[in-house]
Amino acid sequence: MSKRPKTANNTGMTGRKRATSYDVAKAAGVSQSAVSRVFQDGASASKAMRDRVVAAANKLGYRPNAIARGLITQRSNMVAVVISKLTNLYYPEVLEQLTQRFSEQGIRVLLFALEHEGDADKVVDQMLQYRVDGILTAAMFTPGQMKTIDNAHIPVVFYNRTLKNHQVCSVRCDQEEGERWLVDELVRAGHRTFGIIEGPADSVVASERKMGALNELANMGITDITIVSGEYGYETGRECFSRLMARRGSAPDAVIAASDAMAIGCIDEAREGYALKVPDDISIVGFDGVGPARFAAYDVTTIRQPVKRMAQSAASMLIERIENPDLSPEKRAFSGTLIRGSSARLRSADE
Amino acid sequence: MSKRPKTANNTGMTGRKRATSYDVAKAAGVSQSAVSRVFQDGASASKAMRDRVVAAANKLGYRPNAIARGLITQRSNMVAVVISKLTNLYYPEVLEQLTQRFSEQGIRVLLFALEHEGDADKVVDQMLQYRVDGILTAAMFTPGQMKTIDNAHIPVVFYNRTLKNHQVCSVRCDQEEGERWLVDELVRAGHRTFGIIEGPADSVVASERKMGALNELANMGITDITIVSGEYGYETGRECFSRLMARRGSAPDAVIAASDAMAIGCIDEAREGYALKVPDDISIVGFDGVGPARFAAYDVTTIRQPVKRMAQSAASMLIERIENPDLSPEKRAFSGTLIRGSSARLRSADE
DNA sequence: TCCCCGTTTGCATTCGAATGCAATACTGCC
DNA sequence: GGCAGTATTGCATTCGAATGCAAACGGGGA
Repeated sequence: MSKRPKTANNTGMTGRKRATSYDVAKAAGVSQSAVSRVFQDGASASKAMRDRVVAAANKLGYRPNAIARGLITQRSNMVAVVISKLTNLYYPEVLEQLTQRFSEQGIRVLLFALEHEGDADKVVDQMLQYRVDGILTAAMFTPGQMKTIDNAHIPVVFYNRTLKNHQVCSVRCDQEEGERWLVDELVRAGHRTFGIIEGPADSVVASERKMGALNELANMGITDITIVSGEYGYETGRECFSRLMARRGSAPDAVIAASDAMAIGCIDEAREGYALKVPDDISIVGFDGVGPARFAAYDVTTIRQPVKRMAQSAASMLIERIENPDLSPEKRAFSGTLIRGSSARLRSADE
Repeated sequence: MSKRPKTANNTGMTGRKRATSYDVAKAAGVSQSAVSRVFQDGASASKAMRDRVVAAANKLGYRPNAIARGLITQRSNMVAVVISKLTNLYYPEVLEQLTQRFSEQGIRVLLFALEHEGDADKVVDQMLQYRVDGILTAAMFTPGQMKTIDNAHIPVVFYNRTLKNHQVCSVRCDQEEGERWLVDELVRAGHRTFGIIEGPADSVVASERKMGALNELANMGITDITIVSGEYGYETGRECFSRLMARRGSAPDAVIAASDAMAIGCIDEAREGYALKVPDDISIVGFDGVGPARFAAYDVTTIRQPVKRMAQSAASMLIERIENPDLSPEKRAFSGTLIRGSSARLRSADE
């Protein structure tokens, strides 16, 4: 026979331990199940019961224990959000949108920030230990990691990434399309020689962007192309630009940078290091459409990702999968929009 | 007598449910307690036992259930991190540092992003439901909210904020000192008329900065001061600057903006809207020392907060309080460092 | 060989809420 | 008043791991 001694709050005021549903039940003179039901949505409870319980609960400062609830319901109501390099100018907006969407749905966000995209191993372990209901990741997982996650039947949505040889959910901005668009516009406006500032090697997004640009340049018959590579970020942008100049000897007509931050770095280096006028002497374009790209001193021509819609979409895609685990994988691709800043000479939209 | 039927994984391979310590115990032919102990740090277990259990666990893909563990140990190993306005250029760095410190200590971060500093009510409720071990907040709590949290005996550390009439832990950068420093330097360099661009009314930090600047200006006998107020952020910075100009009729010698983003806005507006040369015609200073403040086109003179040390300090302060709840409240204040950018005419450091 | 003491191990209970089932309370209706 | 039918309520069990206690084990010394 299981007895429940339940020392509980002697005084009901200064108790060192937090009130449980049993304490509330005792205080209200009802059963624990009743308390439980009052604090659920669809459960049946008379108004009288509800009032008594709520009154007792308030007096005791009772709050249902989400941990205990999670144990019995097999639902933690938490999702893991994995992000690499938070200081990247782009991610904060994504993260903000995601947490907002999730919390609207009563879902909490367990945040995992990776220093590099590769550090996911320990993180995967943690996510599984905490029995998150789903995973939304803006970092890559290895096939081994995916297998682990699949075995645990946890739905995953990739943000701006996807996994070859593995059917997964993803929401992304079409990077290649965006780069094609930029290239088309640049070529149409007469640019013939190009520099490409490539992003970090471990970033899928970076390589998609590079390939998008290169393919389209090839299509257009452009052959004078110089590629230099670095990390995302302002400082590397500057450094890459000077490497580019060193490599070529003279400035190309246009530079395609892998991110806005790098584009801004290029602009500064072009102006300060090489006395080039942007866009008169050289056009520089970026990607993302982050806030600082709109600073007047740069006004970067770029592809703006529809972050809000993407995040919204990713969140609901994940929530759907949590509610119905048998939904088949789905990939959604969004198109970016071209922002005609003054960092590049383009023909106006209606020409 | 409590029996444990434990249907568990029939096959051990394709089981729909995740393996538990009982499954591992059965597979290894040992007791559940043994499994539990193998997966703990200080617990006693022979090497033979350890090997058998680990082998079985690996075969079954077992991972301890952190939820169940939290229930029995009364420790969730999660802390709540509350941040308002993630898209503020300043917070991502803080958040990154915090998550890093916490995860080094085996603590997970439950993220709560507020749209406005006032939205904390629901958030407090959630934090308590999830039984977080501690709270680190970069948003204000009302006295009522603090009372709720105190009753639950959850340690709280405020980041760049503090609560009057309430002894709390906090880590902050001395905003007033920083502003005094800026003012001193500006006055010493001959600036006599000032504009102050104030931050949002609901931000404690903003008002500390304003008061710091005003007090020191008064000390120095400066009386020609115009104050305009807005939100943090680039766009408001621009807009505030033109309001400032409209209000005064002519440009002040110097503008003190409540944040770097606003300072950058002011610089752009001064240049574009009023053809002013920065810093020749007007000096503009900011606060924070965020990344974009170092972009060459702005090179903002500002106070850089030692974010890394502050975050580190805040995290360990919270961890200490979690481990020893009886530690008395403590406030730590860090000094910022002056960054002599080219957005303001200052006398050089050694003059 | 026997005994003592320190390790390992297992047993049984515990954490706090949810829930299937059975018991009870209400409702309306004849 | 009596009865069927529904809405509430309570009982007992469950989720998965941790842990105090006692039993079993192992090694060393006499």
